[in-house]
Amino acid sequence: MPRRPEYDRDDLIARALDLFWKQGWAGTSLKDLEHVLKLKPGSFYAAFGSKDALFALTMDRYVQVGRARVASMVEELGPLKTLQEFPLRMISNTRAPAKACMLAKSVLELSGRDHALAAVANAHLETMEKQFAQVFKEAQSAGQIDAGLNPGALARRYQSDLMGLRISAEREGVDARAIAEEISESLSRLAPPE
Amino acid sequence: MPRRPEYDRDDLIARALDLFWKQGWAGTSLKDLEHVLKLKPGSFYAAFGSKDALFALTMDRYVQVGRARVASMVEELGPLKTLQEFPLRMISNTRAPAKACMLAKSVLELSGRDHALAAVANAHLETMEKQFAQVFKEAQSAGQIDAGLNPGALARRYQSDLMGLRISAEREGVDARAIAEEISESLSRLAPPE
DNA sequence: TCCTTTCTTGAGTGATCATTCAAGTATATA
DNA sequence: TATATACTTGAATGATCACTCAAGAAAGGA
Repeated sequence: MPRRPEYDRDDLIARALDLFWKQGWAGTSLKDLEHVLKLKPGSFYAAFGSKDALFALTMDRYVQVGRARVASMVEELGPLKTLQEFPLRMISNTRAPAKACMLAKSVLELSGRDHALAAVANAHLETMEKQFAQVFKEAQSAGQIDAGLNPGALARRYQSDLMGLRISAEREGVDARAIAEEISESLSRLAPPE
Repeated sequence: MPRRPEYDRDDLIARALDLFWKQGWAGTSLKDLEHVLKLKPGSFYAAFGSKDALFALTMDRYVQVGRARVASMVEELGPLKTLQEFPLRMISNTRAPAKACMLAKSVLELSGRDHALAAVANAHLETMEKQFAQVFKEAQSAGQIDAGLNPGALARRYQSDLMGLRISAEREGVDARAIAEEISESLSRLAPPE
């Protein structure tokens, strides 16, 4: 029987995610990856096939972690408080390699080059938007948000605001917290009429 | 006396802007530029010095054009209507090479690489934000917006919303017009109390 | 007409890009 | 212990990267 690999594949993907998230697709060279993953080219290609394939895996992981975070927040705080807290946590997460959304960065970088991975990033954003729509729906069921509003439209706007916020947070000298609080506050105004 | 160049420098910068805006900094090679500008390497470097120097010039032009557009809209529509119309015009401008803001794209692409031009893009965004703050101020003077609000804070939020909108517009399958209209509507709610 | 000045041309620079592959190494089973 | 089966190594691939530079061409002033 064969020799087993010396690495933990999930851990490699996690480390690659940090690199891609921070530096982008073009900005991350195979040399960078080899250095951070401590893999020689042969091992790298045996494990992942190509740089693009690994990039796709890191996006998968990014979405998976993001969805889990939202889900656990809903469990902890309930739907409305989750939506209100999420922007604030997002920009104050010092462990993340960047403030901006990796999927948004990827769409911007790759769609202009007509790269196939742009569509993948876009599909992931749709998945996240659907999760937000579900949370809005739950907030409506719980009587926290006016049931007359369209949860899909609310999620679309919410995600757009979030992307703007996170780009602002990536910039120097912008008070992103103030923006996050405004987004949070505007959700309070969606309460059902008494 | 010397021979004169065969090109119109401003026109070259405008064409380079379209390329950089669409494809980004790393995504635009010198070969791309030579092809679009119809310049051989020698002429290119004689004219602009480096790829980065030309990129900086295109950002200058981008800001200059953007500021002029806002100014002429204020003259045409007045301050409040300008702020309300601007998002809609932004995403329906079919002549632009991309929906997303070039400066936002540049900040995202370059700040992760610690490239000096990231700070330049950021400074340009600050300039645009100040112009928006000025328009908000004028809307307040005209009695269109509650004078008790902070124009700087309004501009900060407005720009953040605009960046989110324009990323959404860059994506496939997102109804950006609906988002633009919501941004526009939310400005109506800033009217002074009667 | 000649000369000075600048522009244009395009081959060539070394560096880096993603990727390949042959050779060597370790491990679990037979 | 022998063998089959991976995994690891690292030099090498051709392509492309931003950029340089020497040589030729054009145009105005003397």
